[in-house]
Amino acid sequence: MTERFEPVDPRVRFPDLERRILAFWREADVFHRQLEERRDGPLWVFYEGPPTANGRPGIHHMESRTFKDVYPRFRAMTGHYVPRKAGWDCHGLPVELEVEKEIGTRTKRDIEALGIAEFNRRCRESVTRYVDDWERATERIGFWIDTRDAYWTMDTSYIESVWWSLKRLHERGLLYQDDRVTSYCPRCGTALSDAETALGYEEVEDPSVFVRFRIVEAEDPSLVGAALLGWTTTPWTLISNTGVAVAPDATYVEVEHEGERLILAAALRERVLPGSTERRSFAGHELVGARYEPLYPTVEGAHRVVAADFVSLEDGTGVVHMAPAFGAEDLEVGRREGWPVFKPIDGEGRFTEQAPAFVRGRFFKDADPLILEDLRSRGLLLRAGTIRHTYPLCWRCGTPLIYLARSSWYIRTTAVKDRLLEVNEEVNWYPEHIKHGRYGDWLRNNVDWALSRERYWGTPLPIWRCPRGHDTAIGSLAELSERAGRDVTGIDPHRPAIDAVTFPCPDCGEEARRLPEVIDTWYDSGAMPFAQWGYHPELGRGLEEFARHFPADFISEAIDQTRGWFYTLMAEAVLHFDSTAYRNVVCLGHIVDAEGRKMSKSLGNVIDPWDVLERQGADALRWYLLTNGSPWTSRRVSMDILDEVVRRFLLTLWNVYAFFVTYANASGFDPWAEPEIPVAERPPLDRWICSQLAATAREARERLDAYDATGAGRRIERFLDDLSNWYVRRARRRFWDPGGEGGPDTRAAFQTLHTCLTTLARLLAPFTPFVAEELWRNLAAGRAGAPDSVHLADYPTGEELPVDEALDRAMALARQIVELGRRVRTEAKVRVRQPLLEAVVHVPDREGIEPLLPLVAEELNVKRVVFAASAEAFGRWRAKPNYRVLGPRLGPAVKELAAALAADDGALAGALARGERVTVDTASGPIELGPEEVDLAQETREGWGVATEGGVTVALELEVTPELRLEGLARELLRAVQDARREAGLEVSDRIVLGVTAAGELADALAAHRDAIAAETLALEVRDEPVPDAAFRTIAEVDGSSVTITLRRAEGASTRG
RNA sequence: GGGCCUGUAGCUCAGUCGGUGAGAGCGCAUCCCUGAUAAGGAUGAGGUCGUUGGUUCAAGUCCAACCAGGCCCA
Repeated sequence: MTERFEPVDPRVRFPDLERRILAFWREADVFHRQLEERRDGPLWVFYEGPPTANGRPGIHHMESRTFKDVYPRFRAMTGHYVPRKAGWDCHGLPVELEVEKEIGTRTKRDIEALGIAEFNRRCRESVTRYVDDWERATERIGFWIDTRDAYWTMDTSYIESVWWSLKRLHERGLLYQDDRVTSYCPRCGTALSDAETALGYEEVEDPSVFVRFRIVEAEDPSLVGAALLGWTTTPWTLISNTGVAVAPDATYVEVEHEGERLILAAALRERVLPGSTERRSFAGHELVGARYEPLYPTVEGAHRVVAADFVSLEDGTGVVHMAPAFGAEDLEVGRREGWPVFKPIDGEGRFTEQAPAFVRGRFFKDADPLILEDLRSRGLLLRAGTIRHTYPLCWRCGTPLIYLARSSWYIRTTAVKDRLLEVNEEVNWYPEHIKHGRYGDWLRNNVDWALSRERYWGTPLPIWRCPRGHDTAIGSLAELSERAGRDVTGIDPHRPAIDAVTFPCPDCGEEARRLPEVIDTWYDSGAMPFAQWGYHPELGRGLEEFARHFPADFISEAIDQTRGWFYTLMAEAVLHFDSTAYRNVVCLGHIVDAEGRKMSKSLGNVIDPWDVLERQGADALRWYLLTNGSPWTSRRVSMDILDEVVRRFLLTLWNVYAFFVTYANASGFDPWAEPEIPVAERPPLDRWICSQLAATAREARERLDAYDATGAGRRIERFLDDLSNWYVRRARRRFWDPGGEGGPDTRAAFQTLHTCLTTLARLLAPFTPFVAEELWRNLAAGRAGAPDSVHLADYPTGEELPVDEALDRAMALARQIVELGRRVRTEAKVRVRQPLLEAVVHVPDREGIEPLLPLVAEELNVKRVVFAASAEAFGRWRAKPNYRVLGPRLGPAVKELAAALAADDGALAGALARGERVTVDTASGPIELGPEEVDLAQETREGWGVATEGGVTVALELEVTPELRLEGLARELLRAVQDARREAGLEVSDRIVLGVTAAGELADALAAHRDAIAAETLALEVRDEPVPDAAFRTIAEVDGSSVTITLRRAEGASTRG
């Protein structure tokens, strides 16, 4: 007899298994064959959000890579063509910082001293190095993506694509230069991105300063001589005070305070000036236009009161000091009012020559005390204290950031804001609340995109400017060559090479040089839908590829990408193509440690994905991430929890698989050589598990279609539990066919379990691609036309097998009966090995249950299961209102009915249980009830061989007759012998010669059941005395007596021959 | 300070349309079963369903406020 299946090691090591599967995928080129085979299927487009190739991948990257893998795999198995082009985000400040750390530079001057060429060479090298790490981790986690065909945002064709798009924006007036306020680190000499600024918020102590703005001219002359009370936490900006703002609709008061007249918001008077006397009040807009005495004569400007809607009445005085160079809102108001932007601070945070002499050369923060002293001496300072609040510090060096106006390039995204909102409506967000919540809010508050960065390693801003200020946007190296009059198509488009290319300005003929800025790296990644193909209409490149693959059907990233990639992708798609870039987006939560804390290097709680991959394996990690908790909430990951996944899920699966292979080989089962028994002709247990399998497949498909891998996975897990703990448990004996005669019952069992396992392999393939492949390779691949990889197979539809809901219900009831019966045995302390005569059951509905009674009898080890003639025998009935039905009908009276039924002596409930209608007297009158309007349950006394739950009651006949007693003892003996066989290290199919030396009742039991014991233990003979030349001998404790068991393997008598 | 998410057993998490004894797994205790055995099963202990108020005949579930944690933004 041949072994049809590779023997399975029950002591599997999943990481080893996964490495074998990886080798197979590589050698057999399975991924590319999957692409090839599905090429004619409907196209399903996935976009890879390029990871920043900066730093090694962490466990959170494994999460997004898992989700990016599961849906494309599923789609490929449902017949779609799912190209998966990898990508790498190569540019940006993170890369620069990594390199700066390496070579020890701290400032831009250091970098320029080193040379931009050398610096960028190192950046490029760093990217290349990390991409290697990423590729290894990507393969190991089983993320199928085409890294051979990856796009790199630093490639010339990619950059040219980006240039094309920026040139178009420039032509359309959507790319412009402007002064804006940004956060800036005076120590590092660079502006910071919003994301970087957000990293550095800390609670700090700052000055809290109240100053007087003395009114010198106003429409209402009575205001002259009073002072507006202003408040600030940044005294150094007072040097640049250009105006003050008030809330036009708020109420302001003039108060008498220590002999002077001060004006502030009414709502803040008590807090700021407790005990002051209110002289009069007016609306904020009545103050507008009033002119005050400038704090410092160095500032030119109106020094007038203006109205602004951002003025807060939460803190301060309601009179806001404004310095357009140092605040976004200040600048905005200043523009409107035509104020100058007075910026007496240099790039290193020091006051310049423009500032008053007493602060010149001072670091801005250090000037605070001097300024306060100056104002005090001139009687302009009312009060100076401190306040604790959050303020951004540079996340690199801890220096307080300055908000200051700088010249930057912007994309006018506000021009397409309405389209963005419209397009967002076409996108399915998972979870749904992001669409109108976090993301929708972001779009509604859209501001123009600050595009330029005064840095080195990035896509150069393709704008050339001549001394007369004429700007020319360039869309490609070819175009640049034409302008420059020499071929530069072969140069590196990065700095500094690109900076060296100049050309005569097309407007005036003077020399145009490239502006020094590079662009925000987020623009690079948002450009991937077109730039990954090198899309360039002017060069006629990538047109067809782009058109085919736009927009994407599916993308997935962590939630922090709402303002990142999710936005840049959509913004660029709308700007350039008036379309969304994606139709479905799955937003993932973050990974935290076992204590719920964020993983960070400083806390030392970072889990290295390689530790997990080496210990529990990729399948365990994937399964955990896909099925545990909700993908969009933050989730805890720890080694312990992954160990549990291995035990609970993977090992359960493996046990069922190993069980099947062991017995299939032992009995020579060959699913391809024998006719299939129609499911309808198989035993009910088989029909039931097939029905469960079909229902599972249908639900899994439905859920995966709806991007709910978690729901799908949980359904599959429940099926596995049913398969392992009910189907295999109950059908186990049917697989015991050492002779290989293969009766229909045995063959049905093998066929059923084989179908379950091969279907399960396909159901699991997108989730746990490795172990699914292992099962498939051994159980199906290459037979009967099955593909050699599960990933080339079709995803089950659930239509192949019948769903039998009546049988499902009946089986659920049977399992409930078993559970109740086991409870009775436990309470009565009668072990399951002791056979009992009879179980008496009462169920509300007998339909379909009869054929399952043999299963129940076997599991409960009773001779027969019978239905009770009358349920009253077990105890009295209790009825409770069915609130769902009666609540709406009766309203408040339902409570009185409940009380009346609770007081029932069983007569009413008993009548209802017999299906009769009754009339119940309640405090508010008689109520007529039908049986369908109540929930019935029985009340039974515990400890009397009866258990009940819902309407189901099970009683066991607990009397043990002498005959049953012997049978029970025989089973004890049997178990002892089986233990001995195992201890002796025999194969399941080895035949033996057995000796059992027992006395008293045990000897009687042996005598009465000798044949059965012999058959079960594969004993050719069973002796009453020790076997001569016994290979194994043990003394077992059976029912309180000692039994000597001896055995040896019968020569040449293995059933497998 | 603003927006969003989360809060259910010691731990990790389910809980559908509001329907009334609140569930699973792990851990713990007791017991059982056993040729799937480095598995499996049963029973038990363990819950102010974050807090308070409201809507309702009925709230873990809906509404409001608050508290705690997280994320994003300032």
